[in-house]
Amino acid sequence: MSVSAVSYSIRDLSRDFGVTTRTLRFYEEKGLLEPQRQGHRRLYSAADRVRLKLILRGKRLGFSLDESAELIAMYDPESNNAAQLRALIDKIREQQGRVEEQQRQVQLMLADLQDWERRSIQALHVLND
Amino acid sequence: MSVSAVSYSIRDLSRDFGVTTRTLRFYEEKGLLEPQRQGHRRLYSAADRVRLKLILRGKRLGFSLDESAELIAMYDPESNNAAQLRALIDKIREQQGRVEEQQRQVQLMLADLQDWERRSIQALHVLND
DNA sequence: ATTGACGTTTACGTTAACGTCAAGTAAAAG
DNA sequence: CTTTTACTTGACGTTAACGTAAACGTCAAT
Repeated sequence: MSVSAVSYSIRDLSRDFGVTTRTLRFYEEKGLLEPQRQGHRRLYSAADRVRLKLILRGKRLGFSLDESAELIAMYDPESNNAAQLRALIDKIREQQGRVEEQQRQVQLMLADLQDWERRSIQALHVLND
Repeated sequence: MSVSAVSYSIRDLSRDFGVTTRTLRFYEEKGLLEPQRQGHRRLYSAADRVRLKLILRGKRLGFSLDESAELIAMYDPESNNAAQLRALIDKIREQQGRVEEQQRQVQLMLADLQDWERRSIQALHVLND
């Protein structure tokens, strides 16, 4: 069984995911990634790519890096831990709540403004009569 | 005609809006508020309260302070400027788009996880058979 | 042997949105 | 007149998420 051992340079990851190398090293500092080394160079595995994908997904969800780190820890596909999975789902649900609240606020604001606009136009008509 | 001239101390505002006095002074530094002075003390007017309300609303919508400043400038109820109002509405619509995108991402993630959970439970059942 | 491409570490810089003192002023209360 | 209370202006500190630059290592190609 030959382990195919695909690995990627820091520049590969940088290119493939649209992040700077600085960012990758920074994520490593924060413990979000820990690629192997070949000499002093970083070698990223497929698993590392998955982790990076999760980090970036976390960001898109509006989580901080620290939060993402937490989430990824729970996501661990090895330990088939049901409780952990529920906890993870709960975290995301909380975030969902926050995002929904923002959306409500935005819609309220929009409604207000459009109402205002409508009235402004009315006012103009009155002036033109 | 006696102008009622209601005014509030920095602590009043702080209390009424649940922000620190430091925050109020900071907003002033950034040009978001400019209360009058009575000697060296700040005196906030009703108009200032409105501005503060708008700033905080902006934050709830997910805008930065600089963005809020922009928005408030457009909001100016004096100049009954239709174009400006449209511009403001557009800005909010953009934000709406961003928030909606986040919501999509969150829902995708939730769907994924719940699917995963469902399959995990299935797997457990298989083990128990 | 030198150049160039790619990578490394170390470390200071940056923006946002305040927090946290320190030191001083002004006016009211005792 | 002294203390208290409320407020003022600096000014440095903090967190997040990197940017930016300096100085150095390595390996292949010329």
